[in-house]
Amino acid sequence: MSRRGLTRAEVVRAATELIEDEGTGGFSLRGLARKLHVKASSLYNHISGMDELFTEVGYYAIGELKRTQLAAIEGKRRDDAVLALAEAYYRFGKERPELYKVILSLPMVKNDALLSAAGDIVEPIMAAMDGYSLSGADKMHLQRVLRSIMHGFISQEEAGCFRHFPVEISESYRMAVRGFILLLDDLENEASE
Amino acid sequence: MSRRGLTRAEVVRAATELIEDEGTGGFSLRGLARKLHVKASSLYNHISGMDELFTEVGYYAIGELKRTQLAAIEGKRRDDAVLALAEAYYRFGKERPELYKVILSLPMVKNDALLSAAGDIVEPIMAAMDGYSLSGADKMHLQRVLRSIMHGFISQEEAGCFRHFPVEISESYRMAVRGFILLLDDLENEASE
DNA sequence: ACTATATACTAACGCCGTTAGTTTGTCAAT
DNA sequence: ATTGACAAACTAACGGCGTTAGTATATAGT
Repeated sequence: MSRRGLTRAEVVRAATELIEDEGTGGFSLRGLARKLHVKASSLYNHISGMDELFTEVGYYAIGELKRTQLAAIEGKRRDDAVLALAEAYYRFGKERPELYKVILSLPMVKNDALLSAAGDIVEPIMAAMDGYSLSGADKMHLQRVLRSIMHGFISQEEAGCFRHFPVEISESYRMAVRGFILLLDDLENEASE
Repeated sequence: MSRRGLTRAEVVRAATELIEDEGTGGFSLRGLARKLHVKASSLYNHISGMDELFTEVGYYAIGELKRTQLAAIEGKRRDDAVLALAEAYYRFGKERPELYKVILSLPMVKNDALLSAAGDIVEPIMAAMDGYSLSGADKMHLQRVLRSIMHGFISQEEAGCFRHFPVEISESYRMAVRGFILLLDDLENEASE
C-alpha cells in the first residue's frame, strides 16, 4: 500500500452508503470523492468508472436481497413460504428503495458475472416454490409471474401511482399475492389430473 | 410570432421523436436543439426546462397509452376485455419502450395536472373491469394488482431479467394474466355469497 | 414607418465523468 | 541505511450537460 490507504472495498462501501442516504439521482463520483476526502480522479485507481461502481453496489444489493429472502422463508413451506417471501421482498423495496433501484438498473445481460447475479435473484423465489408439485417449466414461469407482481407493485407505489384511490395499499398487495397463490393451486391441481 | 417560428408543440414533438428514436438515456436539451437547428438556450423560450419537457412528453405518452387501451377493449366484456387490455398494454411497452419509460419517470404526485394524468392511466383498466360485479373498493385494489402485473412484467423483461430460463416469455405473461382472472372470479364469487 | 415584443443569439457558470501526466509516500531489496 | 520501483494520490484539462443573463433582430400591430 502507499500514500494513505483506500481500498476498492472501501470505495464501494462508501458509494453504497451515499446512495442509500442521498439517492441514486444525485449520486456522483465527485460527491463520493468528497466524502472520502480525495479527488475524483483518484477513485480511478480502484474502480474503472461509474458503471463498474454501480455494478459493484448492485452485487451487494442483490446479496442483501437474497439474504433477507432466504431468511424469510427458512423453515416455511408452500403458501407460508410464498407469503413470507412476498412480505420480505416488499419490505426490502420499501425500506431500502435506493438500493433496490440499483438492482433494477443493472443490465443483467452484459456479462457472466451479471448473469450469475440474476441467478441470485431467482434462487429464493424458486426455493419458496419448492413444496409445490409443479413441473420445472411451470416453476420458471411462476417465478417470473411472482417477480412481476412484487416488483410491479413496489415500483408503482414508489412512483406515487397508488395514491389515486383511498384504499389501503397493503390490502392491495395482499390481494395480488393471493392471486398468485390461486394460480399456484390451479396449476398444481391441473398437473395432478 | 417572430424570427423563424418554433412552437412549444414542435419542441415537444421533436423531443418525443428524439426520445423514441434514441432513448431516454442519451437525451439532452443540446441534442434536441441540434435537431431543431437552434441553440440550447433558445429552447427556454418555449419550455421552462428539462423537467417540464419530460412532463409534456409524458402527457403525450399517457394519452397514447390510454388511446390504445380503450381501443383494445372496445366492445369487449369481462375476461375478453381484461385479456385484450393486458395484451395491448404489453404491446405498448414492447413497441414503444422509451415512451413507456417516460411515463414511469413522471412524479405522479407533484401537481394537479400530473394527478389527472394518473387518472388517465387508471381509466381504461377500470373500464375493462366494468362487467364484473365487484365492490368499488375491490375494483380499486384490483386495478392496482393488474397494473402491477403488467408493469412488473414489462419492466423486468425490458431489463433483461427474463432471459435466465429457457421458457417462452409470452407464455409466462399469459399465466400472469390468468392468475389475475382467477382472482377476479374468486372475488366475484365471494361477493355473491 | 415605428415601436414593441417575441424569439434567437452569445457567453458564461457550475456541475458532471473521464483521461493524461506528475508528484509523493511506502515497501522491498540491496 | 540507501535506493529503486510502484501504487496511489495529485493537478490540469477536455468535452459534455442544464441553466441563466444579457444582447441583437425580425416580425406584428399600430
